[in-house]
Amino acid sequence: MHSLDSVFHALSDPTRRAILARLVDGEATVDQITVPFTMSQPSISRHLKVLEQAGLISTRIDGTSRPRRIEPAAFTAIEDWLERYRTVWQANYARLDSVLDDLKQEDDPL
Amino acid sequence: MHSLDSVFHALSDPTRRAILARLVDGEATVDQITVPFTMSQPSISRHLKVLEQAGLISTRIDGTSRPRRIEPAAFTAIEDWLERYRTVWQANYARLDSVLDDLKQEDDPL
DNA sequence: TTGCTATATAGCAATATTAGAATGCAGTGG
DNA sequence: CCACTGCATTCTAATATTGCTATATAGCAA
Repeated sequence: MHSLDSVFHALSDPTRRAILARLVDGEATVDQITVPFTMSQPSISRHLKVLEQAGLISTRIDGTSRPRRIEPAAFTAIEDWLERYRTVWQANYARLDSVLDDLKQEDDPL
Repeated sequence: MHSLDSVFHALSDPTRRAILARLVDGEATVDQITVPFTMSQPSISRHLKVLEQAGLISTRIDGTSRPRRIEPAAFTAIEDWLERYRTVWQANYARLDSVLDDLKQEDDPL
């Protein structure tokens, strides 16, 4: 379904990230989302489609309106991916520590 | 600087994510990175350039070789961005709880 | 039905991305 | 200096993305 490819691609656009930021405050329809943007409604619609296909948002149909909301699962997928790299920068800090230790030994040799 | 635009765009390509996964094991040169891929060295070079411009990796020059390594800062930038949405899905769970509470009250009214 | 509102889709032009092949270039060893 | 190695850059073609305008569709209300 929503691959990391599509998730990251969806997030690479500032308009789409702004849409997500808007949806933090709760559901919103295309028209509501469009207001603050200097962009046409059809363009916002397509951005929403990209976000939805990435699994970052979902649509609820309510009569003629289609409120969008944030879909947490995609975000946790990113977290899971990031998790692998957390060890890397923790290892980096460890390496930094040992470098500092080495410097200390140079400054203050036995 | 490395914008979220460029960071997320860099991550949207599976080859580039695979390169990052490779670099978890430590520094590697273009040739070393190229080996497992069915892709030309120039293509890998350009992927590395994209990763570097996004701030996800950095290059160290050692004679004629240029070992790349993971740069943690860009990853923490993603974490910081994600942070805002953590509240959303925690809030979501909270909302789910209250819905469940409501259902409970319906099932078992005072 | 008629018309209004909310939203999606199609068509088009501009721009960006990506790949391979060919080429350039800098550093190293003889 | 010359050749070789490691890597980057240029060129070109294929494909994708993005924006707009215009148009279609679907629900609702009179």
